[in-house]
Amino acid sequence: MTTRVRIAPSPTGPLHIGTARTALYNFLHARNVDGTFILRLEDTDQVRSTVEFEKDILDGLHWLGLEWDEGPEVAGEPARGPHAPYRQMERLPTYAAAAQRLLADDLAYPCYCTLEELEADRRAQEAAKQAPRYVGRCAHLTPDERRAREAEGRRGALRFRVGEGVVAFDDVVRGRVEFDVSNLGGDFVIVRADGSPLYHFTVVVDDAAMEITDVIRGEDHLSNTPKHILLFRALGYDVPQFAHLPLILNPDRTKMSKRKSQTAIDDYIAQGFVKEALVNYLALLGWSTGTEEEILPLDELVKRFDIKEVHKGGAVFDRERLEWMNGQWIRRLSADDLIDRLRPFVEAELVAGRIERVPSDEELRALLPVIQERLPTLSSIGDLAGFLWVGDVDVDPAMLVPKRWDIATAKDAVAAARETIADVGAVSFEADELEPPLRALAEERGWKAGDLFMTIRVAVTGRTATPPLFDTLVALGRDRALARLDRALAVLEGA
RNA sequence: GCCCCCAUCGUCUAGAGGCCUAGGACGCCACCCUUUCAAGGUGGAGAUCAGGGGUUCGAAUCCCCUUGGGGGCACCA
Repeated sequence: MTTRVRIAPSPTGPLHIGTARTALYNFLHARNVDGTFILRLEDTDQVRSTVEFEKDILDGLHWLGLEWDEGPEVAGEPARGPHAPYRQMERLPTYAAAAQRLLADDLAYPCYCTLEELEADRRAQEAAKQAPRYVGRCAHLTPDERRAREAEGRRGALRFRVGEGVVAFDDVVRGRVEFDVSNLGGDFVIVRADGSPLYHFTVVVDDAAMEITDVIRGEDHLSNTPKHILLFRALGYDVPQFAHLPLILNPDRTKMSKRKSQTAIDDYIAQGFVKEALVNYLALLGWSTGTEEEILPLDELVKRFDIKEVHKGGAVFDRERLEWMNGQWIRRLSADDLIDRLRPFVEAELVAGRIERVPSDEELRALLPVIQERLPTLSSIGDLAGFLWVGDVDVDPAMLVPKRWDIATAKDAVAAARETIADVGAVSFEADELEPPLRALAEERGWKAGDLFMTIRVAVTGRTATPPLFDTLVALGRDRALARLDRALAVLEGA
């Protein structure tokens, strides 16, 4: 039998790091065993679900390169796969039929308890320091009693009878796990009073309908698994294999949350992380190849992935390590690819008013040799080279004067450098033609070359940390370099 | 409160009884390279393998207990 796995996000928020990691592990496993990767939207929480979030999630998974084999229709494209629809709100009749079967077999029953009654039960249990559970008030209503309540206009929610006994299963990552049914919290609701089905129910009906063989999900679902198994059995379905992944954690080791960490994939994209780095980093959060190699592309991860080697313990999300990995991947991108990916970030700089014009592809390409290894993220392009794409830069006179110098020396140096650079540029303007005369100038005046270079650097860029000076001067062009030196001199005069 | 899960450097991890006086990576600190910043290279600090009992000739690795941490217990997913 071919392996079928699924990722089943709820469109109640933007694509979360945890969902992306779960999707990735499902994808890696599916591709590793040549199985099928299915996407299903669990949108039964009509209050919180939105089409915007749905689009965000789909776009994010697509951006990461996690293509699904079966999934819902999106953006005019028809649904893929034999089990459509793949959006739960479009599968209501399926759940209704399953609910009807359970009701007919008395495996489920209508519950007329009001929310107030249930809330009161919970409070009483809490006061008595007992575990919250449904007390079973409606578990054994006679047909007459049910009719009486219906006649009062009360609508029953449907509760599933959990029965008693022990539910055990062999989790692929955790091994054998057992739960006593008495600890499940009593009979649980599978269909709301308004007729809409609930998660525990739809997930089982759909996993069965879509013939899911391996349910790979977060550890937060481990305690829910016995409920699901009971439902699979009650409905006469085969129980799939389960694999519960370790949670991704906040620095304080609680489940990663928006409150304490940056969780939206969107934000990582906006901050200039590349998909290769995110995928690579996430893959290694909770699993390792067993070797010391760690920079691995998606296809290589697929080859080496083994769901049985996934760790049991949660892993703290370490942004510093992600950033390092992002740098590793940026350095591995081809010139064309990097230029394409840089483009939106350069444009964002323009929109933000931090630069005044957008460089051409050729300008960016010429810069790549000196900026590629200096970009921790794509978004750092502005900080790194933005001074090239503005008319003038603000220069802090204090930064123009190296520690060993006084203002007079700095003025002298800027003026002399201006002449030297002008002389070089009169013929051509190349990095290796600029360096010798400027070094000679430093030597002649008894200046440390580094001091002279720093003064020039600040004069033409306004900053102390830049790509190599001579390449920077070339990128700026002779005229603009000279103009900025003139301006720096004026700044010093005024200081 | 009840149930379940987990436990190697600050963090991600290697380790499936002797190869471990515990290896790698991120971060940190030095040094090298160097016009700044990076990148790269070299080296260093950093874990009595949570603690305690067993089993064994021998345990980070197996068992038990304790402690600690986490997750779940909705007419949310």
